[in-house]
Amino acid sequence: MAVTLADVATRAGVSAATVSRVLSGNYPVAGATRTRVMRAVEELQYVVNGPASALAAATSDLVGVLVNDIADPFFGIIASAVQGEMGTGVQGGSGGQKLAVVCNTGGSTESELTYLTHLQRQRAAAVVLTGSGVEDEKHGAALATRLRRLAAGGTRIVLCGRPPLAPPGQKEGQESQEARERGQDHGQGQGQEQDPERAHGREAARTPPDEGEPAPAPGDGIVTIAFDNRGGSRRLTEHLLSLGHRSIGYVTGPADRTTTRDRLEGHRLALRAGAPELLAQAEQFTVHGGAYDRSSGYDGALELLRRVPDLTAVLAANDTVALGICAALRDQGLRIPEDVSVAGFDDLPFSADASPTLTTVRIPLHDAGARAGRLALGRETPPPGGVATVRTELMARGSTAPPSGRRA
Amino acid sequence: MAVTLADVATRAGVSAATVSRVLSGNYPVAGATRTRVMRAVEELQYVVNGPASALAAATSDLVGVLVNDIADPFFGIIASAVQGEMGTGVQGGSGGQKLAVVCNTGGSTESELTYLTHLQRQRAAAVVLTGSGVEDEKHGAALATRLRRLAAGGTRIVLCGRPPLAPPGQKEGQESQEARERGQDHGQGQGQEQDPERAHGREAARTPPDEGEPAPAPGDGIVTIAFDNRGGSRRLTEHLLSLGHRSIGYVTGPADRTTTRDRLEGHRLALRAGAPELLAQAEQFTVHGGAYDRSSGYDGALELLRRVPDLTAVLAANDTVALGICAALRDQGLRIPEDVSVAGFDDLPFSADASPTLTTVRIPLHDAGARAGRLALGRETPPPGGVATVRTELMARGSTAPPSGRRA
DNA sequence: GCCCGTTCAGCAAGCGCTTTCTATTGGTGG
DNA sequence: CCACCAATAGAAAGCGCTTGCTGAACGGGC
Repeated sequence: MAVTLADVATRAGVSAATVSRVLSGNYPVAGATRTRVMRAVEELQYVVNGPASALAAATSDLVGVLVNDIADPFFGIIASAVQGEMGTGVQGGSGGQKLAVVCNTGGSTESELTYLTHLQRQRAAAVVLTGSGVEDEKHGAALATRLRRLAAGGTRIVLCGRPPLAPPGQKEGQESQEARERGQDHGQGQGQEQDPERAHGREAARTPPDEGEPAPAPGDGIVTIAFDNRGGSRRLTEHLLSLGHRSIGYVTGPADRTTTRDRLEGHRLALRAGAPELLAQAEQFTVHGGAYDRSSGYDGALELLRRVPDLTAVLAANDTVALGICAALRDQGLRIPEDVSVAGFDDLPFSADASPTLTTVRIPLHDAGARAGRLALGRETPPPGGVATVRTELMARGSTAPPSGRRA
Repeated sequence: MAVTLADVATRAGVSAATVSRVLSGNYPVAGATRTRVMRAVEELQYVVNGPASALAAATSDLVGVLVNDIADPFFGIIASAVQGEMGTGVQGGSGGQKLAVVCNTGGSTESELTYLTHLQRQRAAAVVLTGSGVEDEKHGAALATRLRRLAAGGTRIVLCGRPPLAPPGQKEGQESQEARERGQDHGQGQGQEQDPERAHGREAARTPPDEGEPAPAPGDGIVTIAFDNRGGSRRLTEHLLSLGHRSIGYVTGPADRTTTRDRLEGHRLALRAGAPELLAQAEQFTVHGGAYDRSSGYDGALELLRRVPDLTAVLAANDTVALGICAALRDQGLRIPEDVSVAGFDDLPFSADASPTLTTVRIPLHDAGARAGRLALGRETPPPGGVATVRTELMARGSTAPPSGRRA
């Protein structure tokens, strides 16, 4: 039905092997032959059969990108940065091109796992997990196990915007046993001896410098690009404190997310260091938002105002929430920043041109995503220890100012 | 290396064929056997090798979703609706589950084609193209050809939110021939007559009855879910006219996009019908925005104000642009809707809780996406003629009101 | 003039799974 | 009691591509 390699070979008057080699471009082929083959390919509009080639070569050109919310620019920016790295840095041949596919988990641990299964089934070349992870004991373990299995199978794993995986617990139950068994089988039967080259090639690629040791040091080869949420949040709160605020509300993100926790912790750290007297009532000043969305901010601000009428500043889990807060405050007749200061987190594009411009913490999402992409492709050497933390930067803008004292 | 079907078979004491059948569940297998196999699968943590099975079965479980801007909720909503349909309606077996992968074209025709190549290579089960297409003669032809080839190869094609493909020109031949035609087009310039074909195609699509010809009329199996942008836009303008506005600005979307054109056309149609005297200066009241984003609206509004100081209403290409317009107007000290009315398009979630709530035109994006997903899976019978147009609905809200007369 | 190193192309063996066709049952009706 | 059929399971032939190995042709050095 479809055009096959053999068809092209016939047309070009060569063998299928030669066509394959011309297309992958990793084998010497005489110029004339190459030209003839390319012409045949053109004429026949030949397109490689991905599954077949993936099967034969035991590689795939799929790279999965898991995001919590496809409609959130936070993820959109990361995802497109990752995609941007996929087609680059290769010669003419269509080889080397990867297909980045973004999978929308909707923040559900279940579909996260489902997608991983799909990607594993496709033998994806790499998987990039973005955004905050869910802090659930059970899920965390399941996820870690799964990721390590994937990594062991040759899929590169990159975490972007979430903390590194916890080291494998001592429990793991049957899983570990299974794994162990399988490992043994391999060693003896078809394992390393079967295709020492491939295995070796992979190792070499992963650890150019340090090798020699049998044990993969920080090991499993899972790379992490963490965001310094805590530090950024801390600096943000310090900024507010230094402006003179002492009545600072906080609307968090959804519970059980690493990002939510880290940002809140940073906030508390700043309080502890700069205004310990506020710590006692900290919980009173904290509203736990249900999501990283606008309405969460709107409702949170209202709740906060109810609890603390003389509020002079509100911190948000992220920029989107901050915008919701702004809306709520305005609806209550409060001016920003004269009556209440507001600050967000992430520095998404719209924050700079909101009115007033939003004070926030900038995360270099694009850079982080691009780096994640390169790591996923193995085009960049992993950071020492397998973990890199990207710096965050306070962007003090129009939405924060000293408390006017006019209220309260 | 990885666990294979054969491993499972050995462990379960059956043949590989049996395991395969148990997993795909489309063949009678004795209960006891099935149980044994399932247990072995569990114990070995077996995951099917996608490429191998795709190769053998000549099918794939990939469904591609092409979007113009992954960070825009418009696409996010459609994409997640499509994804939502993927895993549904199947029994226990992991069969039937498809993997919806979203590919971000960034609105570039080039990467649209690149992604299609990738998906063709993967032998994707279906491809859903969302959002406005680019109105470029050359690209349009290339795209149509490509899509038809894909469709011919068994990949289901669904267009969601863009007009149906132009019928295959009499050409289709070699590149050279297309090039020739292009040359002619250039020579003549680009008047309205430039794409008579498309216009005709649309007509035909709208009127399924007229057919009868042997030609595979709606044929190629490519299904379209079009949005009634023109009608919605027209109703929106009618709304403004009926409120008494006579000085109505319009900030368009990016040039050469079907959606941009259709919405503007709807607007002009309403003017022609309801206030023909305004048509003469229509171009004066129209600012051509560069993108469907906020800053495009902000800048557009400023420009409009410069040209037409006594503006009483502004229509935006979409909601995001409308928000930018609102920001600009506010920054100019104008109140909405007292001084100027503003309206958007799409009715994205944030529009309902903006302040003031935004008058807009609702497109059932979720429903449309879900339907596209079902069509892609072949779980819903295509509409007659292969084209369905989803209705749009005027949502009159707080951002529009009668002109106050206070200004101008 | 012979031998060997190069270069380039073909052969053929799989990759792991699906699926057709065939074999082995155990039951049934005549 | 035997031929026959339904129900299951297995054997084996690919699916289209990659790649190790073999082979042919050519050139240069001794």
